[in-house]
Amino acid sequence: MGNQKQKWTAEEEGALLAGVSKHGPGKWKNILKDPEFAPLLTHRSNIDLKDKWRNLSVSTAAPGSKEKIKNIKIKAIAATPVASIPNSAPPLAICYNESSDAVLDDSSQNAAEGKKENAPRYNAMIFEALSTIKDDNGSDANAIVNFIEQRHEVPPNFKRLMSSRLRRLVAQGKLEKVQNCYKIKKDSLLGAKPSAPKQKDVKPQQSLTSGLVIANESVKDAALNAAYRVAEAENKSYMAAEAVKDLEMTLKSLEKAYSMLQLINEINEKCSRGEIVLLA
DNA sequence: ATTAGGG
DNA sequence: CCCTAAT
Repeated sequence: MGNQKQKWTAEEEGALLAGVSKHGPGKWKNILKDPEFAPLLTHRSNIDLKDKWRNLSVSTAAPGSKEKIKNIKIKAIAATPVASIPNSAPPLAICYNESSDAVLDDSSQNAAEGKKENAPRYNAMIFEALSTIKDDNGSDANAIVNFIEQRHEVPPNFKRLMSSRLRRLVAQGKLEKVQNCYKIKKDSLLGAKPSAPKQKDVKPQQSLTSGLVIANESVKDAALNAAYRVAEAENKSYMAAEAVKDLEMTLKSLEKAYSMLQLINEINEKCSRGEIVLLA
């Protein structure tokens, strides 16, 4: 069974992030010793942590150092009636730049010389906040922002940066959003391989998953949320610079929500006809 | 023994 | 990820 493809899992990444926020960057040995993270990072060396942190730093805080004009087809959104999202199925050609995961970090608000952290700091802060608060229901964005504000120095547009970051983490499956609250995603299904939940198999079976209802709610919520954000984006479209990054995510959300809707409709249809389906 | 940086 | 220099 070949190498475990020493690929970094979400759990490991989360542990690293949390560890860095607790011990500080560069204290790899401490993080590795910390009983909180040790179990998750058993197969990682201090050097591995360092390397991973470096990788995260560049991919999260340096999309294109050369101000590559981000040209998103805003027209696509502006021309798409919000009402068309829930029911009909217009071609909905979503297209955006090749910018994979542009995040737009600050990287220039270090007035305090006490901390020398620089990079994926925000993600780390989020994990720190969530793991410290430990609320079963999770914490809403405001609570998270509050927690971080009283513990770190933050820029004025921090709240906005945070909501963006939170959405992204949710999209990546690193966080889980219940209602308006965020939790650290447990997600330990069969060793947590990201390749597992990729294919949805709709096959006849004797068991009916109650997850269908949940899925339906999630999709509905996602669709409404996306729709809302589109409307919001339209109103704020004149704030191009600020809105661009949100539009990117809105587009992704739309794409996802839309495809999920299609799936749900398909399933719902079959269910209505008496067929029993199982979501794998 | 640990860390930072280049390969 | 591995290797190497520097602390």
